[in-house]
Amino acid sequence: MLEGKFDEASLLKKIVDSIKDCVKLCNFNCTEHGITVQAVDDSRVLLVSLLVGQSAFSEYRCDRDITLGIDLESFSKIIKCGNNEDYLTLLAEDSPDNVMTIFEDKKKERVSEYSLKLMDIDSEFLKIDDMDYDSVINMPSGEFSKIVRDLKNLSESLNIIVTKDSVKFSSEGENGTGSVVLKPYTDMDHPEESINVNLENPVDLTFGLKYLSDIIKATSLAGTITIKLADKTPALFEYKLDAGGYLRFYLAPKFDEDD
Amino acid sequence: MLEGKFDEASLLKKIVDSIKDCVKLCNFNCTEHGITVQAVDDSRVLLVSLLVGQSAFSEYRCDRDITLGIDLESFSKIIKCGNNEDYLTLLAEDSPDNVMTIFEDKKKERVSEYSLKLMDIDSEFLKIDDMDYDSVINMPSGEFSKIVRDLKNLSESLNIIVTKDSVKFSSEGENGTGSVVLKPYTDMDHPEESINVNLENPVDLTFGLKYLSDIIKATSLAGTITIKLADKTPALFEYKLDAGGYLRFYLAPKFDEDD
DNA sequence: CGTGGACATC
DNA sequence: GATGTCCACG
Repeated sequence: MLEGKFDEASLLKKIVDSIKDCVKLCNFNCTEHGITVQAVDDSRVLLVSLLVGQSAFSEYRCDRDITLGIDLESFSKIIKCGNNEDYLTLLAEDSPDNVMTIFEDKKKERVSEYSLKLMDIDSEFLKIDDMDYDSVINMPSGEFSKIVRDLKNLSESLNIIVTKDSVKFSSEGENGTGSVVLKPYTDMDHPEESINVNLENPVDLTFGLKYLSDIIKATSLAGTITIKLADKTPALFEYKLDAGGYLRFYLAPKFDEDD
Repeated sequence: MLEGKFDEASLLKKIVDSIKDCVKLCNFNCTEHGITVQAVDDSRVLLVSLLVGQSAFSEYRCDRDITLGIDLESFSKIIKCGNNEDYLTLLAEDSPDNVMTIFEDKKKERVSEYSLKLMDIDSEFLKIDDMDYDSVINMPSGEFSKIVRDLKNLSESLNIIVTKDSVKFSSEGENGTGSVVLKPYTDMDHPEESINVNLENPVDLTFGLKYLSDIIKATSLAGTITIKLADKTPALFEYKLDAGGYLRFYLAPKFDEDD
């Protein structure tokens, strides 16, 4: 039996909204440690990996592993039925046909329950190894979001060049080119505003802006994004959940024609 | 001669917007006590009953009874020509071909006049008797609106069960089910947030969400909705106008096949 | 944070 | 034309 209670429905809402535009169906794998999701986007390019740790719940209990095959669009509609600050509880039996979502108003005695029919969803669970990256960037998630939104107007690709003392995002299109250069910067008063670059080796990589646009939908989940880059390796874009857990996106860079 | 002046054009705008989606044509019956409208929606299922009391006007005069046959879509377009906070005056002769709508800006000396051609509209005026209901619910109109919008995602019918200490709204569809349970609740500081249930007899009734969706368009007219229910009897959904009057909707419950 | 209006989309 | 989403306001 699974019983997971969020102190604020808005957390689950943000999580689901962050991935539902690129993943339609996915399995929620519930274990005693929390809930994980692994899925590829519909074009099978972007890999999404979510962990909602046990600590992100105000109450959590999962006696044995349970898989919930969820249609995220329907689930999203259900989540919108609660208010952001309601308690939200997920309930499922050990071999469930349905998952129950329960909202409780913190003041009034209002309780809403929604049952969602589950689906059988095929999916291999990939073991993703921790690895060493050439460059690791930490920056405000909103700033990364704006860069992606701005440069998307110019072309379909975003080039990221990390050197010892700067990160350059740039895009070249028919109508013009654009670039944003960031220097590492530490804001004592507002640490979340800091830009941190950890450089093992310089990198020069290009990504599809279509996928980056999906990634930045998670911006509201965390004030900071961590971008880990290495040559010819899927990049990792990570949003850490304050309450415990993460939403990670893996995206392979575009390769030059001669590779 | 009719001369009715609203202190705020927005009041008439809200009223017309509240009913124009389900009623295309209707008679405005003007008497010395104010203006009443009675109409059925286009599918002849929902009965709409409006009273704009004399007190809702800042100035009101109606020497003898006048009937204004109005096309609400055209009228709505005219009303949108004023600003919300303008004075709005309705003018009509005793046997009018037209009704005049006059907007006056409160500060500027701007006056706009629009004349709308009237129509001959057949309609029996039903005498609706006050009656005793089994259950009477008072709740925030916005909360009722949200319940209808949320449960409409699931199916076409809304079931309402009122018992001694709770009101349960529920809906069952193919992809899942949903329910909202409210307990009576008194908010001293914000009385409009209170939920009040007056129970003579428990009820268990089902309504078409299509019609309820039309009803909740009146939400902005009043902070509170009163729902009066009785077995095998049209339910009454009432929005009271602060300034005096009401907008009432009568909707018959769905009957079980075996009735 | 919730509400209402405006805009863009289907 | 109607709906859903976004943004600004209270």
